[in-house]
Amino acid sequence: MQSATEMSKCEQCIVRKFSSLKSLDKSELISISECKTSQQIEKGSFLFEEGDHLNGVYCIKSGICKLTKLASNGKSHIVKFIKKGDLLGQRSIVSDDAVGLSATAIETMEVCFIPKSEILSVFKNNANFSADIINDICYDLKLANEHIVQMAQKPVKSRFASSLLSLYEEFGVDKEGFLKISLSREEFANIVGTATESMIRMISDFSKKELIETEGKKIKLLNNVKLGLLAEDL
Amino acid sequence: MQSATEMSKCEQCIVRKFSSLKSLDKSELISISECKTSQQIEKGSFLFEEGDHLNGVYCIKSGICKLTKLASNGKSHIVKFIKKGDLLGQRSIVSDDAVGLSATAIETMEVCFIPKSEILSVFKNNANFSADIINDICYDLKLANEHIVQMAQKPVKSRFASSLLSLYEEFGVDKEGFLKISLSREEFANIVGTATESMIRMISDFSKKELIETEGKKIKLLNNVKLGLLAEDL
DNA sequence: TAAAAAGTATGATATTTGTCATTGTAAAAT
DNA sequence: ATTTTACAATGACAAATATCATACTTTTTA
Repeated sequence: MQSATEMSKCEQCIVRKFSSLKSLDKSELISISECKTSQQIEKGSFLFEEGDHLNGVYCIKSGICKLTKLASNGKSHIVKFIKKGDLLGQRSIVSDDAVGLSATAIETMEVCFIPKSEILSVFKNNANFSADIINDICYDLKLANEHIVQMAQKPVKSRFASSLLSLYEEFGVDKEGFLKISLSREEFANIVGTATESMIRMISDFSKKELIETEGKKIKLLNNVKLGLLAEDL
Repeated sequence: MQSATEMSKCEQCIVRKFSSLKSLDKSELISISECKTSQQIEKGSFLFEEGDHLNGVYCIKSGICKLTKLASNGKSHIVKFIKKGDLLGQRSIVSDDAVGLSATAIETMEVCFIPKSEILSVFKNNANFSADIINDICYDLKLANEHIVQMAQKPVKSRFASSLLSLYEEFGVDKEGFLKISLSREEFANIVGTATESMIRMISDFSKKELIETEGKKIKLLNNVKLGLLAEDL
């Protein structure tokens, strides 16, 4: 539970600016404020795991997590990243099914949890909110379909180039121009769907070709145009 | 427009039994009946194409279509099949964005088109309907995520075995045990994400190993257990 | 019904990608 | 401070998959 001062903060919360929660009115926000709980998730720990039953929706106030799925052969795949301003677990509003993905913090996160009962009553009374939720999920589905095609039809090099550009778009760069999100070679391999060794070689190769520059785990994109061409596999 | 006798048929229509439309009440169905239009789509022609703006939802009364996406390198990928009882174009209810996929009939289809305005008013007044729509889309998203992981992490053989089993589940078999849906080698290649020649070789190989039996385009699964193991890439 | 077109099959070969073994290197724990 | 432990790099090789050329079949079209 929250203190009274904290409770009132939903109205100003960053998450509202980006997510479907922008469609909520004052009274809806207040009732959500009163039943939400906050928690901090340390880097490396799970927000939830594949097979868990969620009973509400998470709002991400800060930090980043990866959504992963375990393949039957034991390999883990990174499907998507979730960051500040995103909602997570929308399906639990209308379904009691287990979640299909695990959410692991790759930077310490602050999240709020809004119980299903609360969000469901808003959902039923506010058609704009439900329309926004649908629109978000449809957009995710559209991206997922593009993702499928990319995985199925493009070689590993293209997929890596494309991932780099997406991370650039989604997370931006620091003062020195390095991607703000920093991942291990294994994590990159798990985004692209290749062996870790292949990813290591590809990173060396991209560096030699001056497409990127590395400093430990940090990566700077040097030629977005060429990376774009590579991503399209022309 | 429809004749009066045809108009009344929404209530008994097959699509209602399977889709989100099951949540509609009598008066909602009647008003939909009054504004829907029917059309027949010949095998091989488009219901819509990538980039089109839909202005409503399609109900599939009969036939099958494939949803495809063109990759930037010119290859086309089959993302999903749509059959009797399915809805298509749900996103257009809440968004004016262009569709991301093309829908091509692979068996002549009978479809009804319900204009956006009509379905939107139902959507706003019937929370069960909107919940059902969300649930459907979330389920599609879940499948799409599994699909991504499969494409990224599994070899072509596994993907093919898995596709065969999915088609078996989704469409069933005829009296002689052949899959009811029949596709060209190229189409199979475009499901799995491989070259047509590779698909042809793989089909020969699966036949030799008595996993399947072919007769022209028709395919019969002979050993679902082994196919399942292959699909899991163990 | 002949000719054209589309679909299927197969070999030879090149390219891509994965696996296994080994070494180096940086980070974390004691 | 040093010993583990995780991560990164590289070589050698094997396996998977794509490409190109060609031939054969079936279906469509004229």
